[in-house]
Amino acid sequence: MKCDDLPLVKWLVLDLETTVKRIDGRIDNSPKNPDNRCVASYYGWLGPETVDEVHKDIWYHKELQSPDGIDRLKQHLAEADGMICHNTKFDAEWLLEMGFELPPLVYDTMIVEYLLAKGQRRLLSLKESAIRRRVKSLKKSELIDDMFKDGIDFSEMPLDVVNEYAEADVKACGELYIAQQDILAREHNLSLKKVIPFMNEMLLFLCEIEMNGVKIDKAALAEVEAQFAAEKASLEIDLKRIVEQVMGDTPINLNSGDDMTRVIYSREVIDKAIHKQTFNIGTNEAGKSLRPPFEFIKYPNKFVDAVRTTTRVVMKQSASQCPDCGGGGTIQKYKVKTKTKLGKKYRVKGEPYKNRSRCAVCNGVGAIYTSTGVVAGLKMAPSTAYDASIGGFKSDKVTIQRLIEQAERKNNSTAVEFLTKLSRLSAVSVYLDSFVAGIKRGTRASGFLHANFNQCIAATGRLSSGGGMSLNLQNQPKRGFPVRKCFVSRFPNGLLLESDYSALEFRTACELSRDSQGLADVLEGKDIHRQTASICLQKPPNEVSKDERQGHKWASFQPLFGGTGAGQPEHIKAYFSRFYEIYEGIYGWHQSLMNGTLKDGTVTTPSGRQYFWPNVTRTKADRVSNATQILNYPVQGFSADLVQLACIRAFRLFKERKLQSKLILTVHDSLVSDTHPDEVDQVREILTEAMTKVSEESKERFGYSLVVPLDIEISRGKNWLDQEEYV
DNA sequence: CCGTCTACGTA
DNA sequence: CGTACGTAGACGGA
Repeated sequence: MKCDDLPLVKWLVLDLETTVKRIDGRIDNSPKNPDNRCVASYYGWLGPETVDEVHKDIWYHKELQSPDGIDRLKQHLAEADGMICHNTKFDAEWLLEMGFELPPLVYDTMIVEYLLAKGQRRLLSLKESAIRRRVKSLKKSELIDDMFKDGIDFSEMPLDVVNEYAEADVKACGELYIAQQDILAREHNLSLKKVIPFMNEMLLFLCEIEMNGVKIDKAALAEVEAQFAAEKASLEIDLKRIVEQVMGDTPINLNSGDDMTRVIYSREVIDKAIHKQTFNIGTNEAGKSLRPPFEFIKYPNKFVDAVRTTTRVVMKQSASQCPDCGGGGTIQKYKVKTKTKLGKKYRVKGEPYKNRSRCAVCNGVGAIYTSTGVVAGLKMAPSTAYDASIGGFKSDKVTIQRLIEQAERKNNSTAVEFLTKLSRLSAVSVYLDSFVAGIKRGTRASGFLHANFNQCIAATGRLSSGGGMSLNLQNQPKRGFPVRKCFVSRFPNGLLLESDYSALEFRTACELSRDSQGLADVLEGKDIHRQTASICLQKPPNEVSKDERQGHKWASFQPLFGGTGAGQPEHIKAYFSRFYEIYEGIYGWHQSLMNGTLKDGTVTTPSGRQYFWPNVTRTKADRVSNATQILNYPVQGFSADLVQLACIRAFRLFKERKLQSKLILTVHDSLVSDTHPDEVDQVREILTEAMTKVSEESKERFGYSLVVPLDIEISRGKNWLDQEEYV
C-alpha cells in the first residue's frame, strides 16, 4: 500500500493514554475531570507504509513519572502539517487542555470509517476498523480489555504492556490511514473526499464547544428539582389512593407497564410469549418496531377476540398474612444429618442454613391474596392493535389522551383523574431521573457542564449528544421547561443567544429537488402548515383556525419523510397526493432517488456524503424497499451539513474578532452562544452572517451553491428558558 | 449482569 | 400507522 499525498503532507500519528475515573458505573476519561491525567503520549511520523519510529513520553504512571518529552512533542506538533488519530476529538481536547498547539490539519481515521460505512451501522473502534482494513500492526489485547474491565486504568497497568500496545496502536492508526486512502481513491468513493476535511474541521468546532461548556446555575437546578420532587410525591399519593380504591390490596408499581395494564385496562397478560407473538410486538434487526398483524387492523373484532385470548380480567384482592412465614416472606430451613442407631440410619434435623429460604406458600411476598370476585381497575378498552405492548397495553401519553376522551364519555371521573396524573407522573419522573439527574451528574465542581457530541453515530450525518459523564443536550424539553433556567451565561449580565434556521428541512428538500413551487413558497414566505390544514379540511387558507393549523402541522412533513399516509383517514390521504401535485419537483426527485438506489443502492448529497442500502427492490409501482429512509436521509443529512458548515463559519468569525463570547451548543438546526454583554450585537451579526450565507461555504467546499435562501430567527435571554425574540 | 421493551424528550 | 437520536426503569433469562 502506498500513500499519494505523503510528499505533500507531513503527518504526525498520535495516541494519548489517560487515566479513567469510574463514577456510578460510568467511565469518565475527560480532561475536564481535575483528577484525570494524561498517562503517556505515543507518536511518530507517517512513512510510506507505517509509522517506523514511535516516540513515547511517560508522564504519569505508577512505575514512572517524568516531565520529559513535553518539548519534543511540542516540536513535533509544530513541525507537522497534520495530525492523525483514531477518535481525534479525544486526543485533540487533551492536547489543548494541556496547552499544546495543534497542527494546521487534523485527520480522524474514525470519521473516515464512518463515512465509508455510508449510513450502515458498523463498529468503528480502532480495533474493528483495523480488522476490517486488514491492518498488520494491530495487536488485540484481551489482557488490556480485562484489566480495563476490572477498573485498572493505563496509569496502573504494567508499563511494558501499555507501551507495547500503544505503540502498536499508533502504527495501526497510521496503516489504517494509508489503507483508507486506497479505498477513497476508488471512483465510487471520490465524492467522500470533500466531506472528510469538512468533518475534520467540524471536529475542532466540537472540541471548542465541549471545552467551553455550559454554565449551570446549581441553586436554580436544586430549586427546580425540589419542585418536581414535590409534584411527583403528590402525584404518587393521589395515584396510590385510586389504586387502592380500584385494585384492593393488590400491590401495584406505578412505573410498571404490567401493573398499569392491570389498573387501566383491568386485564393482565396470561403468557407474555404468546401475547408478544399474537400482536407481533418487538423490534426487527434494525431496531424498528414491528407492526401488528394486518387482520387486527382490518377486522377490529378479531383484535377484541385476540385480547380475550391472551389476557384475562383481574379481580380486586384482599390480602392476609401468610400463615407459613408469618408475613416475613422467608422460612428457616435446616440441614439434614444422618445418625446410626442399632445399625439403622436415621435422618435428623441438623444445623440451620445460613440464609433463610423464600417462603414457597406466598412466594416471598409475606401475604396471601384472595380474589374478592369484583373486577378490578378502571375497565378501559384498548382501541386498536397498535395499543398492544409487551406487558399488556400501552400507557404512553398519546394512548392515555385517547383513553381520557373515552373516560370522559363514560363520565368516569376516577379514570380521568388517574390517567391525567399517571401521564404527568411519567413525564415528571423522566424530568427528574434523566434531565435533572443528568445535569447534576455532568456539572463539574467548576460549575460548567461539558457536553459530548458524536459525529459518527447517526446514520444520516447528524450529530448526536450524550454519553459518559455528560447527558443528551439535544433533547431538553422546550416550551417553558423550568430546567432550562439552570443553563445560564458565564458572564455577569451575559446572555444566551440562540439562532435557529427557519423550516430548514422543508427548504433543504426544496433545494435538493429544485422544486420551483417550493422555492416560490419560501420566497413568498408561505405558511406551509396553514396550506396543509387548508387542503386536509377542504377550506380556504384564511378560514383555517390556529388550532386547525397546529393540528395538521405533523402532516406537512410526512411526504418529505417518505410517509404514504397509509392507515390515515381519506382526507389526510388526499393531502399526500395533493402534496405531490403541488410540489411536483419533489415528486420527481423522490422518484429519481428510488430509481437510483435500484441501480446502485446509493444516494449522494451535494456535500459528497453517501448513503448505501444493499438489495433495494421494487415493492409497488412507485415505491421501493427502504423508501422512507432513502427519501429522508439526504434531507436530514444535507441540512445537518448546512448547520455544521454554519458552525465552522461562526467559530472562524468568533476567532477572527477575538470575541470573549463563546459558542457552546448546537441542536440540529440551531447554534447557541454564551454572549458577553458588550458583544451582543456583534454576536447577532456573526451568527446571521455565518448561518444565512452558508451557501458561500458550501460552494467553496462542495462546489455547490444553494438556490433556496436560508433564514434564521434569533432569541436571547439571561438563561435558556427566558428567551425573547431578538430582531 | 445484559438485552429488550416502553416511556420520556428533541429536530 | 415519517426519520434520526439518548436515557432510565421494568422485566426476564442467563
